[in-house]
Amino acid sequence: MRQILVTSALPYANGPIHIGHLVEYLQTDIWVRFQKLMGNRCIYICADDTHGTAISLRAQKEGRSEEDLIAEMSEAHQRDFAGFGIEFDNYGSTNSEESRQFCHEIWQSLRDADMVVEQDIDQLFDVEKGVFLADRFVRGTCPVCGSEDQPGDNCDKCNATYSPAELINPVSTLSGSTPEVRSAKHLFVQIEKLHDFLAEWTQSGTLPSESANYLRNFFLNEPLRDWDISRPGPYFGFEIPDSPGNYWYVWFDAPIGYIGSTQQWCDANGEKIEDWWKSDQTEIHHFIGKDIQYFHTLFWPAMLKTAGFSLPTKVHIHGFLTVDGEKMSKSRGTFVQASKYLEHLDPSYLRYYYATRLSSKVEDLDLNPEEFVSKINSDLVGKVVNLASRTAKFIKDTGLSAEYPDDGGLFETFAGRGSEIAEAYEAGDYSKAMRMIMELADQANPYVENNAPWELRKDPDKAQELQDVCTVALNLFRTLAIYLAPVLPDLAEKAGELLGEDLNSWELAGAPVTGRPIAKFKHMMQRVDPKRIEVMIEESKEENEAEASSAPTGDWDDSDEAIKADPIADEISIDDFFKTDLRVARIVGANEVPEARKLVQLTLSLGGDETRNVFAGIKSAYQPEELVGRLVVMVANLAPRKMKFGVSEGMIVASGPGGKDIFLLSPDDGAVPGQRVG
RNA sequence: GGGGCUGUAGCUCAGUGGUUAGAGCAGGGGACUCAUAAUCCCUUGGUCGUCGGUUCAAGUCCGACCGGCCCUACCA
Repeated sequence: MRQILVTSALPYANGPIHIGHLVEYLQTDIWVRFQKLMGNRCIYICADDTHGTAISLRAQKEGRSEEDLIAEMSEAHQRDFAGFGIEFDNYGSTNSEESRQFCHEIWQSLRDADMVVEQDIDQLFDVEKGVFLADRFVRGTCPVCGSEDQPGDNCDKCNATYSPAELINPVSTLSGSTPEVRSAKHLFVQIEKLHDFLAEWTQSGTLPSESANYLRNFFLNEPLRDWDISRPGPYFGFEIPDSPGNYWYVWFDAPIGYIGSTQQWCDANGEKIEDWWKSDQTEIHHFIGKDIQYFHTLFWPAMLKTAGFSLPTKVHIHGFLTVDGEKMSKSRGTFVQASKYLEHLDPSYLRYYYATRLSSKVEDLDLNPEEFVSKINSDLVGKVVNLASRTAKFIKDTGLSAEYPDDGGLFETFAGRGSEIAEAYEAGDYSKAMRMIMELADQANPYVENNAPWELRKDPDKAQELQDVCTVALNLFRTLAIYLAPVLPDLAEKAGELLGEDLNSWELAGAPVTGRPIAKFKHMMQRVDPKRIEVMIEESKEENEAEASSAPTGDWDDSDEAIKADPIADEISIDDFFKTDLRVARIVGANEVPEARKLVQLTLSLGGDETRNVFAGIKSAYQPEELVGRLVVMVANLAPRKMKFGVSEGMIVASGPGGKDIFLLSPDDGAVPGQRVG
């Protein structure tokens, strides 16, 4: 019997669980249920990730304490998880005494190993809010190319990288005020000291090969940078014991939450933490998304190694969820919260659908509504459940035959696939497992068809034959239900009720059951009504719109999101404004720039022979052919800029955050090229 | 620019170098009526992205190119 500790990444206490999160928790839950079904000793550990600036900001905005916020979030998260049948053995919090203790222990080990160094860092400080600003909370003018309103760490326009302190006219996105540069002491962990160890460990089969390659090519080919793991207060988190006023960065204590949460489970179950985190006998499996791989594959093993904890046996890494081939989107309504899903649809559907899409590869997973409906309705209802529903009632009075009848080797075929299916589950190749199970299911209905129990029951002399046929069909169904049990615990339970047993072990699939009563058949799964999906998406959309327009003005209900994200710049004079020569221009030519990801090459006419060559970063939103002929507004006197593909002689004016959401400005009818805008 | 993944039927995908490349769904035709308008049978449909190479044999291995996705950046 293996002893296995399993974790999913800790969900951040900053927001509710949505269907994107569920990919990971369902993937993990299926794996854990599978291990338990195999008879292994397996515990599933998780917790809320509760520290960091974002939590403080939200608590502040809602006018309550951080503790209050995270308590409510934890409850909501656990309710959502439970709704999807995700069963944790312990669900803790990084803001727990247990977690704090392990933070101290691991920290002391890093100190003892002489891996901690101090360095003063110039960081922007929001005087109004009284906090240091993380890169993403600062925007300003790029110090290299002068583009305005750029993120705090790099420029979207010229790709330069810099520190937020180098920005010209920096603005805090929290308060809109101008932050000042302050120097603060930060603590760094020198993981480079474990370079050799990490180079070996990451390539030793613990990670999917794509991730191992990624780390090798991207991080381990050069000295690893020191990891900044402290933040000056105020910060919602744990204060560093030997560095008063400094707090551990949320990514230091988040993974330690795994251990803290395990400690809680140990306390509740009379177990020792050493047997789970410091034992060769225990496997540790982390399930995470590809976005957080380097925390789990570089820093985390470095911490564990230094502090003498077990290293992860395997890190299972999944991709992101897309809906209908596109990123989840609030405005399209595809950003569906777990609780919203549960209002409309059966969690089993999503469990099965994700299972058919998950493999051991790090790849994105698409939720396609039509595919979703068809998989549930034809695979689960049409093939699997149908087996029971079309035969159970014929033998509700007689029960199963006393002896398992000759079925032409069908049951043996079913039982024979068990180990192969189990291997696929073990490897995380759920899509393969589901495929194999459905191949079996495809053989079961023809058996029923060929033996036509509805004909047999018309002839009293064939009562035995009728009972036998149904015995076979129900045993095939039973085996399928066991194979599907990790994915569909609910179905396994209902199948168990029908058959009067607990389908709680994989081994049960190996031998048929006979000579027992059959309960009255009850519906086990409803078909999916596509309309419910539409309604769910529609409601998600509406709720998002309602949320986004929390500060309505007039009758328009426009959201304040945009203005908040990007506050109005410092005041200028009218002369300043007229330095910018805006002109109406007609796009007379538009070409793809195949090598460029964002750019379209435009020829703009200002009337007569006056033309400008402009590269515009609008490829993601506009096709060149749809642009030709239209009028736009351009900055005509911008200094030409040499780009890789040629010289750009101006800019066209557009709004929007980027991607598909770029909106060119057009003059009203009557404007002609060359006219000044002002 | 670099790295990774990927390209097989209308769609979603299988396919350890070895017969004539498969499944599910969708489409077409038929059957059945036990079952949640479920099921069963038959059937249409493919230059396996392109071009080279290795091999007795290539969807599969190698190289180049073309396309898609992801990550990342004057750094391999």
